[in-house]
Amino acid sequence: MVSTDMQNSFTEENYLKIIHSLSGREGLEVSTNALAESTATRAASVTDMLRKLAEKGLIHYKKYQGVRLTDLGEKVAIKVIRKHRLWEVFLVEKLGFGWDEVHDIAEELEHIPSEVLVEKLDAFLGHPRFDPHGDPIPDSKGNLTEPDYLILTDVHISEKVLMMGVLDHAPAFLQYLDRSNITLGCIIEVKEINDYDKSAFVQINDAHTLFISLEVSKNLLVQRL
Amino acid sequence: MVSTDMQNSFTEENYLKIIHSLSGREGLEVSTNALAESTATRAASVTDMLRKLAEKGLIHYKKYQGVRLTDLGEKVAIKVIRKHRLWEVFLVEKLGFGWDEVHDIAEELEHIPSEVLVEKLDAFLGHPRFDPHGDPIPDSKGNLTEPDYLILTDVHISEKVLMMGVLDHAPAFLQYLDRSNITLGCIIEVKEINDYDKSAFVQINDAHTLFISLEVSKNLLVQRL
DNA sequence: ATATATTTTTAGGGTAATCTAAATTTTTTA
DNA sequence: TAAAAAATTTAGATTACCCTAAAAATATAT
Repeated sequence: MVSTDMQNSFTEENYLKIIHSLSGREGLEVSTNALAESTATRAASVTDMLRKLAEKGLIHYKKYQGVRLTDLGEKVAIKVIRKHRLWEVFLVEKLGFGWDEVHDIAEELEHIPSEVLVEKLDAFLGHPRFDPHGDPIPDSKGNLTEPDYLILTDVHISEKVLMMGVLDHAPAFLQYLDRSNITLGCIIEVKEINDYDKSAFVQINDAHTLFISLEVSKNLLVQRL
Repeated sequence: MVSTDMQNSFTEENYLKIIHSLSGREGLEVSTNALAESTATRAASVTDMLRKLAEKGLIHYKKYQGVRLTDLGEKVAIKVIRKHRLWEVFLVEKLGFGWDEVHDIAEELEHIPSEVLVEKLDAFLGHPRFDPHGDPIPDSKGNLTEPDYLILTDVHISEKVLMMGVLDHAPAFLQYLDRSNITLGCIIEVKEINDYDKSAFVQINDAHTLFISLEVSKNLLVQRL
């Protein structure tokens, strides 16, 4: 069994988490530039860090070829994601933060190292399966099963779906959803779709109706009833 | 009004916290060597950091003269202490950690920057006034009033006192107290004191009795009933 | 009061993570 | 497929924090 207990820095953990998220379910190669954008650093800095992560056996890296996580890197990334999402649940459920307010704080809390802390936090929260944005929380063994949500753009007219999550976590978007009474678990019925710009007329919880742009539809994760 | 919102690093915050604790209630000068010992670094490194903290207006520093916190430095230190103690309450009261297990984790959590987080955590915990070791928690305005506890060595024979806190936070000491059923709030009656080594025979909660060494007595904070 | 011991500071470096600018490799396009 | 464009890497610095060794200041002791 390979040890996952080595110490990774705050910065290394962030790279791993971002590589995980950018490489998606299929584990595609992630480019240096994409990482530079996501880490808000310069490509040259990314190259330096990639060499380091490769030396530690956390990524597969060949010059000019992009990177993928190794199994070890994946484990570390998933641990960080688990911590991030559990802390988000804590902040929303226990401390009363809004779902638009918790990202930056969880970004800090996710790097607190204690394993036993994570497990006790998980138990305290009642082993939640999803975070406040609908993202699945990896279990303590590191199993992360992404539910196969639809995007609202894939829903046909007069279908009713359950709102399950968001792709964009930006506060401005989440606040817009709050103002529109679109919350996790609400029922969305697509009443009309405008052919020209794909904006839609939807009904929320069989009650109020509103227009939403394609940009909004693209960022709403839903499930058929 | 002077801003206290500038960003201080993890390391800077630790120095301020340690200076606060070493300079005591009277705000005595703290020596470079004492700081080197408490920060587990070399005296030369301490000198570097002291120059930096002085430039930021956080400490009063004259070469070879030792340091004191400025009002600003005191404010920052007290904020860190507030966070540390609130997180310790959370870890013990909500997550079920023992009082001997929480120090290192709180040492990390205390540097999470959000002010809102601290205030919401404080409210969630019910505005506790003391941490799990009996140390007072500064209020949101930064007022820290150290209660005037006695040390058990100052208690006379046949006096009954209330156990209020510990001076030594070492896990080994706290575990010894657990095994001896000495907990915050228990009643301690001094039955006998050995003239030679000042070890004492005490009764806990009017129930079981035990011998404790001077070393133990020196680290128990108590209050007359 | 002067020599000795201790404490503290300075000088000169090292590492992690970042940067800019230049060089190199890969990709795209004509 | 060769030239141009884009992406990536290398080279050389910078900042924060830490180090060792040596110098300087202060404290102690005879």
